[in-house]
Amino acid sequence: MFAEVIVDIAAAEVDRVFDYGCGELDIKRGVRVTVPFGRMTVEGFVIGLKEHTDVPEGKLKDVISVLDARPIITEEMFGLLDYMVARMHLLKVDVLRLFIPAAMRGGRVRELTRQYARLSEAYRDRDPNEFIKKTALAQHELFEYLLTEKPEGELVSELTKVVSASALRNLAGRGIVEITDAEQMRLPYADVKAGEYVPVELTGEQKSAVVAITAAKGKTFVLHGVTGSGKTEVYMRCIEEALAAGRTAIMLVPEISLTPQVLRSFRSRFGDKVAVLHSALGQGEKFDEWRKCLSGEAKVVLGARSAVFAPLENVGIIIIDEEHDSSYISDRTPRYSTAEVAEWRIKYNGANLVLGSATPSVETYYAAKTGRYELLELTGRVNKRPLPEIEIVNMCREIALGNNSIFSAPLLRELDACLESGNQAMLFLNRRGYASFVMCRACGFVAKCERCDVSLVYHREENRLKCHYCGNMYSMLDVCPKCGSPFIREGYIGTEKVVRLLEEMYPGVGVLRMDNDSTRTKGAHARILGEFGEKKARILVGTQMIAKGHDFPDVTLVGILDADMSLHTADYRSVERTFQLTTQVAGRAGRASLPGKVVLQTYAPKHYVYEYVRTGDYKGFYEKEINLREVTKYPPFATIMRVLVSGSDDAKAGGVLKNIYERVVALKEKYPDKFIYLAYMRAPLKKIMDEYRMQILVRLTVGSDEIIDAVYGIVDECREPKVTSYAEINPVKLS
DNA sequence: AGCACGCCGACT
DNA sequence: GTCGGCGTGCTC
Repeated sequence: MFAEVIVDIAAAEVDRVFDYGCGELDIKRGVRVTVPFGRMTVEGFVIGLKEHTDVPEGKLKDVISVLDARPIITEEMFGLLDYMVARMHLLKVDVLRLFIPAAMRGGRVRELTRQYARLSEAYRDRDPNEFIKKTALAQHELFEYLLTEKPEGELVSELTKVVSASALRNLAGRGIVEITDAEQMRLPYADVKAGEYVPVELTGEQKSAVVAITAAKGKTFVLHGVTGSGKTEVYMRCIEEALAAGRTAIMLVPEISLTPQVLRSFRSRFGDKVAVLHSALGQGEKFDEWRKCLSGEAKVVLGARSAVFAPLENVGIIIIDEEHDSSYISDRTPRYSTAEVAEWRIKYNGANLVLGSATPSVETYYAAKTGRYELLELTGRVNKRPLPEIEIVNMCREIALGNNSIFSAPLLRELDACLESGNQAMLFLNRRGYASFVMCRACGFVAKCERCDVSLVYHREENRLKCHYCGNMYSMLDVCPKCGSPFIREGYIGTEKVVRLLEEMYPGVGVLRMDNDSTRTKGAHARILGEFGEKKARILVGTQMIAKGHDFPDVTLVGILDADMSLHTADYRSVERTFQLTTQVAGRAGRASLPGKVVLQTYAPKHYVYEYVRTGDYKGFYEKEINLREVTKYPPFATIMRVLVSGSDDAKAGGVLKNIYERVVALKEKYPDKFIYLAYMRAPLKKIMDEYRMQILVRLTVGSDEIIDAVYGIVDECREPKVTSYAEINPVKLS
């Protein structure tokens, strides 16, 4: 027998099948093996077995060892592998790595075994006085404890906390107590206890959504409903139905910090059938949760993006909550879209996919409107609470009135009122740090990163300048390095400065900050949210992190300090992103019995997006946006392809770019009707980490798969050493 | 990705 | 004379 092996080395040159002899080893498709490779020994994935090989005798080597007792890649995942390699142009090894916990590679994680103690059968029903001396009180106590309290046995480490360790050693040595090794599963979120499950009555809309989803097979649904419309209840009923039919379920959330609150209700419904999978778990925890899926012990998986690869058999439903969220698209290699993977899996299993959102992405909603997906709407709010009132504040007018601070008069008025009445406020600003840049007033010099083409951000806590791309730190300037002037001006205000300003204005109310900087350490996320929830602070300042699904019943005011930030990014999704982000942030106001108020500050109050945000009119926004996309020929009416070329040698990278470009031009001449747009240019971020970046932008008519494949091929053929290049479809960000 | 082979510049 | 730079090529 010969094994077809993909070696665990992430390089295009070796991302192909290598044949190995099996020797006497029992090798199955889907296990990992170690193999000799060149002069080294590497791990590899067995993706097939065969009776015959074309590899000449002299070259062929044998598998050294088998790493898994049973296959860890299921037949379904092999199908998905082929699909992802073909459709997303990924390396096989990169896809295979997605399928297993990272720590399994290189044997960095293994089963946890613990010692258990229990009374031996032979002694269980006997009088302990027959074999334990009257004076050995600790031994009597231990015997009694195991007999009455722990008839099934107990962990040795737990047991020695309550009884004498030497007594245990004595009884174990005489065979009265048996000590056995047993595997112990590591359980993440052990402190998240199941709440009481109180069944609730579904509304008519919820009921028909559940019925439609449950009755379907291989279908994708868009569940559109505002915050509080009861989407979660629909998800849970659908999962219940899937389980009742003997199938399994995957539920994805956009943000890891949202898992505890969802897990609580999942555990109360589905008990220990739930597994959690996301990148923030410990290596051992992740390994154990993943194995629970593979073994069939877990039936429901809750997790972030990567959980879409959970090795469950017979998946009946996949749910992607907050479907529009950008975290569902992987932004580094291997680049994949979670929804695309989920769609493949539900087609394979004859299952269903639910894409839920209050603000579905324009492309998703279009697919629902045109019949490719099925649209389900939840129009009512379950608790009948009105949406918060949204006030649009014209910041240009504030400046004209002499107020050039970041807080408008209406916002301060509302903030005063909110704090006065004992409630809480959330302020949103999508810019971290203290000041976005520092600039010399005399000559206009702006401090920039040496390795990247971006200005440095001032962080006051560290009194340093930070590059947000490479993380490099620089000391703060006293004088301008160019002209020596001591007059340095600070640029746009960031979260750090907002906190300081608020602390000065409202001493003693408590201001918390939640952004990438303040949540770097493990558990910081939960700590900040916990403190705010306990009202230890009355104001929470944060970046988009605070926008996602955290409910605080006493928040009556939400301030959006600079709504335009996402509006000014130069890509076709900027308006859509602004609508989604501001709507989502606004939804944090007035969750419980208290009415909410939102103050949205903008320098473009006339922009149509804010009127739709104010009235909560998703459909109006969608109609406007979809017309724009159709006229301007952007997705879903076109496919965007971007080829990014980068390298430390500007000229060399430029040469590669030119080569690719010329061949794409030739392709365009051959298929002119497929191309809407083609151009090359430097990337908006010209340099990151000393690597010069340039790109080719292509827009193709829908259904140009063969052109996409051809461009992928061109990129591969134009590879040169020291220059990296890749192509991506409908990129999320174009920086 | 590694690791060796192989052909041109400054040193014990 | 040799040590060592990293360009090129191969791995079943």
